[in-house]
Amino acid sequence: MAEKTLKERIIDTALRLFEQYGYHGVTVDRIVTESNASKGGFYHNFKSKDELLYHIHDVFITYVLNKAQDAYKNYHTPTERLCAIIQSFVKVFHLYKPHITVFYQESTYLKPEYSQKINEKRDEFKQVIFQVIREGIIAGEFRPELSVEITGMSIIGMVNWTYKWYKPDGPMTIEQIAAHFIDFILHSILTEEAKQKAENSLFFLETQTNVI
Amino acid sequence: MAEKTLKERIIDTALRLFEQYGYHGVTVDRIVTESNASKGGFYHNFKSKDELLYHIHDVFITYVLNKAQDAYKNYHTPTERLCAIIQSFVKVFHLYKPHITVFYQESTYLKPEYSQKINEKRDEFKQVIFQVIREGIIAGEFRPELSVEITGMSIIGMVNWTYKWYKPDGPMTIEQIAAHFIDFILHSILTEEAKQKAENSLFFLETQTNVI
DNA sequence: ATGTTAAGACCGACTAGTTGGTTTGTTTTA
DNA sequence: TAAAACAAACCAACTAGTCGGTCTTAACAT
Repeated sequence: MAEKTLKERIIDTALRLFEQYGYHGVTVDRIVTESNASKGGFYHNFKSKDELLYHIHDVFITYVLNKAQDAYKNYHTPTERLCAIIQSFVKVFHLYKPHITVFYQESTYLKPEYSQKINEKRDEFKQVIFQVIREGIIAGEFRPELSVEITGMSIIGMVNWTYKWYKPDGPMTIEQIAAHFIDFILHSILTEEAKQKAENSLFFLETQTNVI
Repeated sequence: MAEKTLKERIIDTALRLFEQYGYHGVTVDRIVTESNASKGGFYHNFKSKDELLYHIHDVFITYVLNKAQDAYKNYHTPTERLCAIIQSFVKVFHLYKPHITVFYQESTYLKPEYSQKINEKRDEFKQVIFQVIREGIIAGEFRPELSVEITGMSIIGMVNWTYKWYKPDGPMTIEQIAAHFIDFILHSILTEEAKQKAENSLFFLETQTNVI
């Protein structure tokens, strides 16, 4: 049961190599060699090198989207929802760093058929965040003068960029980083009124690290 | 004088193609064809395809670094300096969008000799931002509980991500986007005291669009 | 139990096409 | 006229993908 299938070995190896050298910096031959597989084994499991790239993209975006949707369902005010989404989003970087690196570096090279599927899920994810911000403004928790799109993209950008500098064994835990982001974002978007309330109720950020 | 040199034509064409198809999605032959040049002309101007990639990287990072250093010199309080740096940084996206896209998508593929040079300037740029934040905290303008590094990377990430969604002919001007970012960031990092002061003095953000 | 057969998993030498870079020759400029 | 700038045919290396074949497993008949 500890035995990994050939397919899993190939994916793990490919992730490691793609993260370091980029999709085009790694040949199928090298993936095959380093995963103790063979050309035949590779093409038995994947239609093409492109399909492997797609698979990596899909695993990641599917996971993130599900987490965001779960967070939306499990909480019931915009502020809590936003915090939960960000927290789960940031935490993904711990488990899926190679996936994410590949996702943001190599998506240019997805074949149209594949990139369309990926983009649909990616847009869905964006919409969840936009929706929460929109609802937060309507509910009076978030500042009304905010632009939903730019605010959303600011948050997404801030968090996504983490993949460029986060080191899993660095000085800060992923939870600490998430807490910083949330602090940063809440200071920006909450109304003065909501900030007062939040000071009393958002202690859950400190204690509840397992949001999902 | 309106005549472009062959070298310029090659760079322009390469930028356009790299932005759309990625470095590995574009062959030297295609660059040569679409810029009305020839293989000979290309290799007369560039040692290799890699050197062209390096050149594109260098033009961008050098420009951004200079702008940041200018902004630092021309202003004298941390808050003003930070605003000026962000404003000039964001504006770069208007002129240099293809450079930036290439910069962040393809830097993996720079040969070690080249990537070292680029990284030096990139680090220098980061240090300017970190320095301003550090000084802002010491001066009492920025909240003392902020982590310099995470705050810095949050800002850099938020701004950099713009290259993924900014459309030069979209509904928002680059100045509006810059103003949003500055608003977002100042709300996060200023102390309550500094916010009071800022409300009176930071009107310069609205009027003074040519910071540099 | 034992032999038979079928199917899926896997192997690795080979190929056809592509691509960065070179070489050789020509034009333009100073 | 010499040197710089450019053109075009050419080449060597590399790489994604193929294809005939082997090994393992399991169902099934005897």
